[in-house]
Amino acid sequence: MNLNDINLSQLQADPSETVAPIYSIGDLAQEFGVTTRTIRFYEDKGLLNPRRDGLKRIYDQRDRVRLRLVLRGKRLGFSLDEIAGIIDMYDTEPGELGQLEYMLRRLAEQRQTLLQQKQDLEQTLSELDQIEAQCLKQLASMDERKHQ
Amino acid sequence: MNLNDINLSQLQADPSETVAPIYSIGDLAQEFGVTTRTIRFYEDKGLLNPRRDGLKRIYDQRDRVRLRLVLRGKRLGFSLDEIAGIIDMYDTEPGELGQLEYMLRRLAEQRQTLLQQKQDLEQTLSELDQIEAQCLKQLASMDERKHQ
DNA sequence: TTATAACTTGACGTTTACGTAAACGTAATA
DNA sequence: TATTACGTTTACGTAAACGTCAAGTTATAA
Repeated sequence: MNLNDINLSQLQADPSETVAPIYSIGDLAQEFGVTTRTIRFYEDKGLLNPRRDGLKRIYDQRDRVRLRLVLRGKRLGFSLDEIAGIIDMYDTEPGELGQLEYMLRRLAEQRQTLLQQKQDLEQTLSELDQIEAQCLKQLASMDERKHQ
Repeated sequence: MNLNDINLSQLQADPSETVAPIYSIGDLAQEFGVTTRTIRFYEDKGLLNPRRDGLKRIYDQRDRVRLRLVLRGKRLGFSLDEIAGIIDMYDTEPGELGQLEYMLRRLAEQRQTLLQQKQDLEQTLSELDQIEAQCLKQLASMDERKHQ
């Protein structure tokens, strides 16, 4: 089932080398709770680039990390295009000076977005606290009347 | 232009009462940087409920706050449906006990989502820091070579 | 050998969140 | 009075992010 098992059952030339874990599309889908359609879609969008065994997609550790990044980006509400841009920063080796400066600008922008989100988040959390407090107060007063 | 101005220019019966500020759809659109189309769309979705002067929509302070909440929800990546659910909690007067318990459950769920987001956020921020450090290091080494 | 499970590539369908255009009403201004 | 600005409804268009068949391949289990 798991491609990893197949790999392990094959004879290794050098037993000192640990087998690099690999995954089928179904493995990843199950692990991350998404459909295979979703994973293929991400590939279409250039977010994933698994190698192939014939037609079959083979995912390694790096692909797995990328998928994790994509899903984290989604939880933060970013579009796949934005996520692509962010992931780009993770593994671009910036050679020239222009590239470097460009990346630093983008990093700053991204940070700004995230800090804004953090502020929104904390405000919302504190409002939830207030609402909850109201609810509990209400509950308490109902309880009181019951015991009268 | 601003409906508020019109209101102010009208004679007040009781000058001790401050005029409740009201806004046209254009006012809000400009203030929050969205199109009027967007605001009408939010109304279609039940997120806003301005009163009318004939056909024209009249927004008061409460509508304005709601719009602010909607936009904050969007920045956090929630769908309009989710946002509707959240805003519901803000202004529902929970009468019965069942309602209260239901709300407390929903509050807990919402908090969980937000806390997960917060974790994602902080992880991403710290990774951005690492990437930036790499960039700066790279920049420094380039600078060094220049000065050799 | 047949059936089952897991994979593949299309390709069309669906929902969300608006954009855009048409066609019209109203009110202040030149 | 004509223009301009701002508003209205109705309705079709669209990009994003998949869901959902269909139709075929490959490998293992019965």
